[in-house]
Amino acid sequence: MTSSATAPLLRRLNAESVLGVLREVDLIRLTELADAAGLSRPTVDAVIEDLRRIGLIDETEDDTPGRRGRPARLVRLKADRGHVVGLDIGVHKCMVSVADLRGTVLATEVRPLGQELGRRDRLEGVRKAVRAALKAARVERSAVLAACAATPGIVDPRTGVVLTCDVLPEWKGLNLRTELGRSFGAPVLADNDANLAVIGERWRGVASASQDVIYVLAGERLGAGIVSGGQVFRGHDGGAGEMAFLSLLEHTPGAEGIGALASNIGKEVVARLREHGHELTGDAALLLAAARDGDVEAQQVLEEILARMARAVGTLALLLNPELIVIGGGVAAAGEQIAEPIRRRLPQMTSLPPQLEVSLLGDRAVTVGALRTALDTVESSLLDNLNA
Amino acid sequence: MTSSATAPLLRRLNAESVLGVLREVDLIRLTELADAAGLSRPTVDAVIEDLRRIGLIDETEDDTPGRRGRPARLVRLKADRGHVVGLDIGVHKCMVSVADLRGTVLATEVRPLGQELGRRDRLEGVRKAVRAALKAARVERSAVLAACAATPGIVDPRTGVVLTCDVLPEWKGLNLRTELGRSFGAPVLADNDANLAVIGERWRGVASASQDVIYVLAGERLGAGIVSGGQVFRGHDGGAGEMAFLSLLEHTPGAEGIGALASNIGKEVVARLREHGHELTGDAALLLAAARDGDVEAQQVLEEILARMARAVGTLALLLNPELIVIGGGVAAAGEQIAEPIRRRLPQMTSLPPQLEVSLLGDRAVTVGALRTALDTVESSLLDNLNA
DNA sequence: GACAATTAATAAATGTAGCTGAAAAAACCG
DNA sequence: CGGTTTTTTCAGCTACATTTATTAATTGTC
Repeated sequence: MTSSATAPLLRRLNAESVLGVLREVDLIRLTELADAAGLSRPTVDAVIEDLRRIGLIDETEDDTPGRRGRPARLVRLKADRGHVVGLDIGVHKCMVSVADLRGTVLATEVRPLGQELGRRDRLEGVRKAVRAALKAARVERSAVLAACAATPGIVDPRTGVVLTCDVLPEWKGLNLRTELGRSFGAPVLADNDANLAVIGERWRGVASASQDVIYVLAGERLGAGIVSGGQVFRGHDGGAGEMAFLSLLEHTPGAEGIGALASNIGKEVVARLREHGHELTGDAALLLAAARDGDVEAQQVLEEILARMARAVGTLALLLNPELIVIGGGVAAAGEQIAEPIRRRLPQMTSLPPQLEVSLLGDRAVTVGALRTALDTVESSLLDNLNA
Repeated sequence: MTSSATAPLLRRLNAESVLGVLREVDLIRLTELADAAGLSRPTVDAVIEDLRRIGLIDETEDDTPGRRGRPARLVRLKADRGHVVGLDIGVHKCMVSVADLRGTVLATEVRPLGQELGRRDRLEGVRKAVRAALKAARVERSAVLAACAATPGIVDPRTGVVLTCDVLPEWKGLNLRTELGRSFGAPVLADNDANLAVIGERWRGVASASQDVIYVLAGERLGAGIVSGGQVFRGHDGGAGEMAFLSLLEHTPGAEGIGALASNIGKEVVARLREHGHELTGDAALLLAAARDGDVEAQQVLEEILARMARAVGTLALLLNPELIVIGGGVAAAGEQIAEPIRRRLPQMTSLPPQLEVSLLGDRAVTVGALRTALDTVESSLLDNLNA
């Protein structure tokens, strides 16, 4: 067994950078590709030949009128060489997206799930959503090269086992990899939803420029996905970013997410609003709407809730010193109504306040991150077979 | 300009792994070296020749009696090819260590510094300590290949500028790199003290096996050095791990470190103890001694202080999910008297409680980490010149 | 329509670096 | 002194990437 760096490693590295360019563009001339990847022309030729052999390359000829000289070969990533599936398994619903190898989403299926569903029924719902999404995208099950599933709670990313999960019944101990593996003939990954959301938001969202980001997933629960130096911070068992600690801060056990806070602190106000005919689904959404409409009591309760949230966000900012904090999850739809009151309070809590933005992807951040993660493993395993 | 992976990269990588082995052993036969590094024999030969050319290798012959066969060439890292300096600039003192290229400490100089010293006087004290340490180690200034300085507060590791520092007067805005650069003809690095302490403890301390560690530097101040996946987590401006957030948790602004807590919460007890002839320097040390001697009031105050500290440590554990937390700094001398009460409380605060250990290196952790950091840059820049 | 200009692809030469396997070297042993 | 053992050294091969030169395929112009 040798751990040594041998020549094939070079080819592998250069293939990775070529692929990195191909992912971001469509058709490209080989010469441009060489410039973009920082490689010599012959090297790019060789890499393209490797990639073509494993079916990743579509090739045409340049027929742009008015171009003189020998017509260039044009290459593009053969996006339909295979597909990936991203899953977001939540309390009230699950969302499944199917994408091609460039990450273009072909179909998304959202399926409501009862909050109290047990393991078997919830998994059954997830599998149905997968079937529907694949059908809508016209993708055969056998064309799926990898899948990645998000779930609340702590997930061991090595094994795919849910170590702890308070919000989904009978969920603790579940091995998502093997359980969903039977739905696909391909590797299934699993990770915490906030971790995947931050990956998604960095890939195609508001955090693309930043190497040090925290994504705060604020819904019924509160969770954080932490990225430092471009790497996801998972902790030893995958438990980093769990924010049950708000209860430590506020001495109000159990009242963690903004939804829960709305139901607790705003109990009376919510009840009064409901009596007067407001019919929005969530307590938090109800409060937000009433506050926007000028209801003073609702505004006061909201201020209190946001002050608590700001303290949680401030603690993260102080302790981890990110460049950017992204607010996502259910409340992201409220936009600046949520962001501004938190942003305003940050300078009181840390000497180096980060930027604070609302998620661009909204509730799609999690599945987008799951797709990116699945794509990473697909590319990695395809490149492993370069010289086999 | 090419960003491509070319052949010299392989040599560089293999040289790094050979050097990694050489650092940990003394004399070694080339054959053993090849096995340990996972490289073929001829490759090791070539790498050793490269390293010999830049002066990193001492060579002798194997004259072990009773060994048959052709006598082996024995190589060792030429530790006195150059030296590094590690500095720990603190409130009450500064500590300067000089080490050779293997990291063997040749001399350590501790110099008391007045708490109220301004920038100029403090730097002057540091420079004097450096001179004394170099003299004691019999190392010429010109033989120093790199130095690394630790300071409380937030340091931008790219520039070496102290961005914030509450405890050292006139310290904010100081550029440690240029300021100390004049004392050496070599690159000077700077970082936060807790960050360097965790590096030290992972190199030669109690955390050597762990990839996910938090070092809690508990003295007058409280600071944390965070390592995830073997990498130091610094945050965007180097401010990660600042724990002024205890004031957020406890609503007692300013009372952050264990020393400060002892002076505040334990004010009356400390005063009584001082009257009765106890003469230990720090308030915390006094309390600890009295508690150990059976003073009930001291024990009660200590319990309260440790409960607060446990809550801070618990927050870190919950949020970052480390494998191991190391308690270091001034209070580490108290050992289990400190560790046990904190360890006992952890399971109440997180579902995945980490191990908790007391620092093995004590107050040397910071300088040891600074030495390791300086060594890293020395090795890196020497290897850059492999084929120049 | 021939020829120059342009652009891209291909081929050859050069250099680095890794590995395997065989041969040579330098000891010890009987 | 020859045999054994262990290590070193050398030769041959493969894999990559780079630079330079050559060839190919167009377009535009005189």
